[in-house]
Amino acid sequence: MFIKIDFTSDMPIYEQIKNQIIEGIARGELQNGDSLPSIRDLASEIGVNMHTVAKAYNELKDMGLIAVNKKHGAYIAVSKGYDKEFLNEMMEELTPIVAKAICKGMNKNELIRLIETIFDSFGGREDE
Amino acid sequence: MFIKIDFTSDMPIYEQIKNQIIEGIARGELQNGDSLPSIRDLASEIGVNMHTVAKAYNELKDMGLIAVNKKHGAYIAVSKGYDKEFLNEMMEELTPIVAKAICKGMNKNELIRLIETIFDSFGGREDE
Amino acid sequence: MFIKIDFTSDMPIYEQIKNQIIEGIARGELQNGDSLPSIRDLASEIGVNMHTVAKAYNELKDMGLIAVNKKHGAYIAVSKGYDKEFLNEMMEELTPIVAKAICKGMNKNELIRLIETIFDSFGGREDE
Amino acid sequence: MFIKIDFTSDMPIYEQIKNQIIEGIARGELQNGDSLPSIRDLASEIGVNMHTVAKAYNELKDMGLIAVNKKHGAYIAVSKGYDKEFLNEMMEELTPIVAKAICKGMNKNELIRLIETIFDSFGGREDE
DNA sequence: GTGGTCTAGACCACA
DNA sequence: GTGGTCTAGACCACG
Repeated sequence: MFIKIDFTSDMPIYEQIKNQIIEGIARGELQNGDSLPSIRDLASEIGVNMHTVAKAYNELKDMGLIAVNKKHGAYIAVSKGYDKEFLNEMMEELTPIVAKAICKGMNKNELIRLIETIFDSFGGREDE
Repeated sequence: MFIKIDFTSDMPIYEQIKNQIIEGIARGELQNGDSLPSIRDLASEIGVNMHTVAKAYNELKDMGLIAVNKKHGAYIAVSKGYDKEFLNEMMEELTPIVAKAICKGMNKNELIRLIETIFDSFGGREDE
Repeated sequence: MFIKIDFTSDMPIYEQIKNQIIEGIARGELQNGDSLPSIRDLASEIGVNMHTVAKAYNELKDMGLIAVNKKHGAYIAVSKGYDKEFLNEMMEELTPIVAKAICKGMNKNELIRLIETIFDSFGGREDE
Repeated sequence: MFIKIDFTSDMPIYEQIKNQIIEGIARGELQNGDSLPSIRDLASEIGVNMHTVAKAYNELKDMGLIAVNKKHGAYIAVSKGYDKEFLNEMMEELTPIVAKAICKGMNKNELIRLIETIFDSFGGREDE
């Protein structure tokens, strides 16, 4: 699991870290129980401040994807299953993107095919 | 066309304005040629500063959704058709969201159904 | 000689009028002595305010390309020959454009070929 | 790298800043990785408001000439290579200037020599 | 310390 | 009356 920061990106660094770990989990590279590097190690490895990594880990914990304790450090602990709140959040994030696509003339099938392409790029693991 | 700002939101005000106009276009409420309120009018109506509205209008212009002239102010002028760059941008925005959904155990069909729900909420207009 | 205004352009209308007349002269469509429409007529023809046309005509007069008098209205009266001041003005306008081209990796031949293409699009009349 | 503002010029201040940085890059004085002064430093140095500098930096970012991050501020990051859209933009900017030159009796060789003079004033660096 | 966002004013060019 | 530019402040997120 490598984390690669694009310092020219507009996306905050802590969010790049967060997203790459999320994507690692989605891809199946990071499985429940796998441990993440310590905050200090990861920070020095990618050359950022410790509290930038800490912020990323914190949000991952809040999302229910990792757990942190003093003994084992941070490790993957995915609590699967989504509730209505999660769906609302997804809709809020997706709505402006879908609207933009519609404005630019994308039709439903094109959009779905795009989503499928992205979904399949994660290995298509659907837990069934 | 009402614009409603949530001043407690993390989303910048200018982006809320931008998104609501984009969604208005996607919904078909705003059609080519329809004029938007003047920067100052909209600003005073929703209780924000002129520059905040100006920034939103400017980005909409850059996206090719509105045009601006000094006589008539801003009006809808959608240049449809998306290029590869637009698709890349879409993928970059969608990838972390799809990854999050996968982590939470959402499968491909559920995700597609969610997208379809959002798409259809705009009226499902695919060509015009 | 038709004048066609793009109301969505960022270029001021009076400048569009000015440029199209300049280009008409460069193309040889407008020759010395040819008369231009009256300010009132041109304004109503293209649907703009009279003083917008007046401003365009005024600048053309200042450039030494047209003359205006009460008897004949406005007509083409090109005073050829450029002085050092004109060259300085040209350099000031061209410098940032050339710099931009260099930044984007355009080389000298490509730039010259572009200039030649534009020059030839005016008929390549060189008065010799 | 000095930036010198002419407060009496018709050219907006933010555009003067932008152009001088572009010309610095074209001249090779500003190379990839070189950092620019922070928005506030440059603003106070040349005696203008922060926002004015910010607007210049923003447009340079949009042009793909600089990158910005919160740790190190802005620095040169030129993405070379121009597309058709860039060429169209160049043509739109150059056409009225070439037309003006033709009206004043400048011939093709004179114009090309002028362009070459300007190009060479940047050091004639064509590839690197 | 950096840029990003926002406010409340002002003046100007364009139409 | 419209947007465009500019100023002089302020607060916030990121690092």
